[in-house]
Amino acid sequence: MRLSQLFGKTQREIPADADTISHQLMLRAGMIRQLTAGVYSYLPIALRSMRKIENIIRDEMNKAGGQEICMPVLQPIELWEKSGRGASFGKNLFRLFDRKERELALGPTHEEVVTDLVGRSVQSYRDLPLLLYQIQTKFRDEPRPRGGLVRVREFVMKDLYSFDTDAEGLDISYRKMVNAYKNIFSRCGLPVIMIEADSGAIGGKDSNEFMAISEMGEDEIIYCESCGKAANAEKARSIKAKADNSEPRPMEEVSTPGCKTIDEVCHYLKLDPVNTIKAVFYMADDEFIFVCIRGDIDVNEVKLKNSLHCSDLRLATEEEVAAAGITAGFASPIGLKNIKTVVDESIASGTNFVAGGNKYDTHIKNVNFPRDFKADIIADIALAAAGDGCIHCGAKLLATRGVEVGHVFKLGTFLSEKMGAYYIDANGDSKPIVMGCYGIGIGRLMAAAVEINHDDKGIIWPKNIAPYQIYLCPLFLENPLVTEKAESLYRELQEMEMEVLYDDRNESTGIKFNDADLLGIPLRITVSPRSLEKGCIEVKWRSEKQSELVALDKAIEKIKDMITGK
RNA sequence: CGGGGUGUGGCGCAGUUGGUAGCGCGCAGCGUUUGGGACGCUGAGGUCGGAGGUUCGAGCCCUCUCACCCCGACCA
Repeated sequence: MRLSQLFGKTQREIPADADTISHQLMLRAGMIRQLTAGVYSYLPIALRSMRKIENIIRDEMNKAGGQEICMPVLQPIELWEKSGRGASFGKNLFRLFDRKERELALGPTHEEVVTDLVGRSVQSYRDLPLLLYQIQTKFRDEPRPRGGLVRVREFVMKDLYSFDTDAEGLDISYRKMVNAYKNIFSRCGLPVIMIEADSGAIGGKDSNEFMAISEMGEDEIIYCESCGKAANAEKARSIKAKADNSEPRPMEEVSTPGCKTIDEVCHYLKLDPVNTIKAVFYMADDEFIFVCIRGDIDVNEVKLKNSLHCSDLRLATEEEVAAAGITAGFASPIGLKNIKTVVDESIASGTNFVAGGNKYDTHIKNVNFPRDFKADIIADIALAAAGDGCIHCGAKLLATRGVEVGHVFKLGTFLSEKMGAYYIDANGDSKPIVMGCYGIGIGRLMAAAVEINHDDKGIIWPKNIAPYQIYLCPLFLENPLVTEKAESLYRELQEMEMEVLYDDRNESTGIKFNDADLLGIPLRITVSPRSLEKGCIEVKWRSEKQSELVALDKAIEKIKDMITGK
């Protein structure tokens, strides 16, 4: 490709509304253009990289036994009503009406369609297992798109669905996918870690995310350096500091004037937060929920939501708290009536806590569970934090951030039962197909790769997903020798099917080198009068500082070796 | 949905007490240049996000509205 003809100019200025590195670099490199919030056009450079990624994914999916299909983006709303997930997707589902006023959705994912499809065609256990995938555009009306391609409303995703006769079969499919995913990310030059993840309200047992470690990532990862276990903070469990565990003593009211927060109470009574009970109030599908957790621990709302089996969870407003008859700042679980109470396990494992007195300026000492108050639900709803103990090996946990580039789920039979996807087993019995689903966001993967592989000059593409392999950069084009040599190199490299971006623009050296660095093509070849005088050209890896002189007659061979060998 | 911010040429920005819309980059032409975003001259390009209002006069003041960005909420 001749750079003079490439659609998508580089630009020097950083666009004002991009503040993640990958977004800035992709805009400056002329790769993407935003149309509206969370919706982008992909220009040739970006598309080439995405096609590379897609083809790596295709290759690994096919190797794992996947068959590629293509399913509709436009989906009848009935399908979503049938699965019951229209409600749980809620406003994230793009909805529209056709001319007959029939309601449709733009697919945010394809479990419904694929389950319907497979349910209609699979009849026997002999038809299973089955691995079907597609690389298709998804639509999700995200409340807040952000970070360039990191979170968007229209995006291309590879989604594979596995169909097995039983849980053992699902385990095998799942392992195949995990293995394929590891290969994919490794081939894309993107270091990822696989972590335990929450499967959401609908998922089955197991779920893992593949995270690219990056400060701009949206997810917090809690991990253990000593045993290597890692989990999304939404899911992570940890060993918390020990609370008092002495013999329960009788309750005792104490005056705590103006002490509304745990910090104030602890300071006033000279206590450690570990020995206090914190009350937090939520609305779960419009039901008021009283949550008790130790003063030193934060509530993990995902865990709480899972333990309540609700679809909507949010903090209660001050008005709602007051309406429930609770004295804010001095709330007490003792003597609660007709309010659903969730107690964190941390409360059950300690004694003699300080809790609110349910009247102003009063707390109660020596509160013990379940002696003094009851719980409707006792569960682990604690947010794991850096510094906690690892539940596997006891070492101190660490925290970092990551971009979720892949997610695998064991769905089980929930959807197949809802959608009527059954098969006949060897005994002639009808059984629901056991499902799994496995996704990779293409654009997000590319953004993560840029985020992780760059320097202050620009992108440094991993070789396998680079839009081009070679940046052919002649200097002083008015010199006929330079032009002649560059043109012949371009021709020869193309004949060898090398991917060459040829900077045939009559620009100054600075512009050309800076664009080469910005675009981040792995190998730069410089043709200039200075090196031609020595009978040489220069080659330089984007990832390295030093260039190397290569004799003209050895050039093609050397370039070929560099591209294929390294 | 809550909080914060920004809308002026393709990009980045300035625009004073209300008085003929400017700068840098980029773009087009000509010339000089060229080993890390060169220089001179000439030129094109703007319903100042939109609507309403105040005023002799609004980019600037008032009201409403829309869009985009960031934090949070949300998020298979």
